[in-house]
Amino acid sequence: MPQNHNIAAALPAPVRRTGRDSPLFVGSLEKGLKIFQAFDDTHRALRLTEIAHATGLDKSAAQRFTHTLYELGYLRKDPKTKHYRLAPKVLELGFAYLRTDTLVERAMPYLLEAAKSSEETVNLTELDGTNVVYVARVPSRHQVTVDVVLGTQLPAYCLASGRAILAFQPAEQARATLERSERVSYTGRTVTAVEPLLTSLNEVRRTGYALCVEEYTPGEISVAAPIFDFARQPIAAVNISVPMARWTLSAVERRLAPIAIETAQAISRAEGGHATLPPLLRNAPPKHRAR
Amino acid sequence: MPQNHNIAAALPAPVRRTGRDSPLFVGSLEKGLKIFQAFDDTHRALRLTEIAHATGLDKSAAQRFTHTLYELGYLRKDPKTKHYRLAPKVLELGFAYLRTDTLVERAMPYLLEAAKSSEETVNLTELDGTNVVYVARVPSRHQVTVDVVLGTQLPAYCLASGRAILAFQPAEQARATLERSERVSYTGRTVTAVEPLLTSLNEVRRTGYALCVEEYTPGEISVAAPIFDFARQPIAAVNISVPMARWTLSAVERRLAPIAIETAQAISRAEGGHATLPPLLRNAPPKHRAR
DNA sequence: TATCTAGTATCGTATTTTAATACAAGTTCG
DNA sequence: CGAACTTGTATTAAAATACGATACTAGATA
Repeated sequence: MPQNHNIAAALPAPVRRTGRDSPLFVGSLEKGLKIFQAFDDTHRALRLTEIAHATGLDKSAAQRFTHTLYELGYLRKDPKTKHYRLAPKVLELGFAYLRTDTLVERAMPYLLEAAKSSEETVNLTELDGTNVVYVARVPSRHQVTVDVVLGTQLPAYCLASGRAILAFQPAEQARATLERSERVSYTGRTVTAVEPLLTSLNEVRRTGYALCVEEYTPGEISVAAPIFDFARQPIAAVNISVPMARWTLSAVERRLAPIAIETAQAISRAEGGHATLPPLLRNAPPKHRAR
Repeated sequence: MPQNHNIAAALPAPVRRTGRDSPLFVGSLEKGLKIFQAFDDTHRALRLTEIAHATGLDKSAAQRFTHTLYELGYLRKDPKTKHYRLAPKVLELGFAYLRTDTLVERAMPYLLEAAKSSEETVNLTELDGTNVVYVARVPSRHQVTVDVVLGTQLPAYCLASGRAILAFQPAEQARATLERSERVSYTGRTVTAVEPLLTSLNEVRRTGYALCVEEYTPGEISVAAPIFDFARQPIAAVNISVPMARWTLSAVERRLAPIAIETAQAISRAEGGHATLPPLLRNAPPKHRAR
C-alpha cells in the first residue's frame, strides 16, 4: 500500500529510481573514474588544478580522488613539479578486458592469416553502444604504427565495421542505434541521414560486407565483415582499411572484401562452433554458392 | 582546544593522517575499482554473489558498485543469466596509459628493429613498485602468442628486465625493493635471498645486461638491458626471452645480449636526447661511490 | 619584498553511502 | 508438487562518509 503518494502525482516523473538517479548509484566512483579521462595523448602530465578543470570537479574533490588513486598506485606524482601521470598499473584495468574476452584470443590466428594474405593492417572491432571499439589489430609491414589504436572508440554509423555489425542486427535495433548516434559529417562524404544509412545496410546484407570510402578518415577505404556469436547475433567485425593512394575501390572489393568475409566467417565458426554460416549471410558471394 | 583528547593519548600513533587513513582517501573509489579485479581469464562472467565474494564486499556494496559501473558502461549484463562481464569500454582506461606514455611510442621503432634482427619476441617493460609491467611487445614469427601479455605485472626480482632496472638504481633503493618483494621460488632455480640477488646486480652493472635462466618460467632464458631517462635514472628495460629448446646460454649472451643493449641504448638516447651513454653503463660503480 | 597562484591540511556539516531487511523470482530437494 | 533454499532487486532509517569552504604553506611573479 505505501506506493505513489500525493505530491508525486503532480510531477511528470513519479519518483525516478532508475539509472544514475537510483539510490544504488555511487557518485564517488563516477567522479573517481573521471580522473582517468582527464589524461590523454595531449595531456600526459597534469597538475591538480588542471585535473579539476578537465573533469569539472572542484579543487577539493580533485584533491581527494587524485589522492586516492595515487595511494592505490594508479597515479604517479612528480614531487618537484607536482605533475600527476598515469601509472602502468592502469594497464591492468584495460587488459583485464582482453583477458576476459574469448573473442580476441580465438580470432587472433585468423587475423594474422588475413594480415599476411592481404598485406594490410587488419582490425577486430566490437560494438559498444553507438560506438565501435578496436579490440585487436594486426599491423602490416606498410605502416609501423604504434598500437595506441586499441581501445579507441569511434562512431559506428560512419565506419565499415560499425555498419557490418548493424546491418545484421534486427532492423529496429539498428535504426534505434543510428537514431541515437550523434551523426556528424566528418569528411563531407560522410552519410549522416538515417534513411540513406538504412539503405546502405541493405546493401551490406546483400553483399555480406560493408564498404566505406572517406566517410571518417579522408583518403581511406575500409571494408568490413560481421562476426556472429553462437546465437547468430552480430557481435564484432573484421575490418581492413587501406589508403586510396595505394588502392582503388574495385581492387578493394575484389581482393580485400573476400578476405574480410572469409576471416569473419572462420572466426564465427571458431566462436560458436557452427560449421555453417548464419542464414543472413547466405545470399552473399562466399565459397559455397548460395541458394 | 578541541584536539587530541584523553583516549588518544594512550595510543602510540597520535592521529594518523597519512596514506589511506587520510581523510582525503575516498573508500568508495577503492571499492569500486575492486570490482574490475574480480574479473580475469578464469572468471570472465560473474554473478553478483560471485563478485561480492571475489572482492570481499558484502552483497549490498557489490550491488551498488556493480550497478554504478553498469550504468557507466564499464560492465555488461546478460539479462537472462544475470552474469556480468567487462565491457569494451574498460579498454579506454588501460590504453589511456599507453597514450600518455611517451616511452612506448619512441621505443617502438627500435623494438621492431630488434625483433627483426633477433628473430625473437622483444618486450619493453617498466618498473612499478616491486613489479615489472609489460608495456610493449613485438612478437616474432616463432610464437603466435596473443598479446594479452601487455599490462601483466610480474615480480622484478626474478626477471631479467627487473634486474636490469634495479641494478642501475641507487644501491639502497634496489635493496629496499628486493627486501619488500615477496620472494618466492617459482622454479627451484629462482634466486630468492637478498644477498645473492645484490651480487647478481653487481654482475649486471659490470656486463651491462641481466640474464635469467629458468628463474620464473621453466625452459626459458631471458636477457635484458636498462633504459635511462633524461635524468639518467633506469626507468625501463628491453628484454628478449627465448626457449632453451632453441637457444643455448652462450648463444644468448653472444647474439641477443648485444641486441638488447644496443636497443636499450638507442631508446635511452631517443628518450633523453643524450648521444652518449649514461656513465653508469660504462662499467660499474656510480659517480659518487658510497662509503 | 609584496602579491599572486597552486598545493596541502583542517573541520563542521549534511549529503551519501551504508547495510539490514523485505520482496520477488527462480532452483533444488524432500 | 510445494517447501526451503539461493540469488537478484528494491527500500529504508541511521550515521558514517564524503563534502567543500577555508585556512595554511610554499613557490612563482613582478
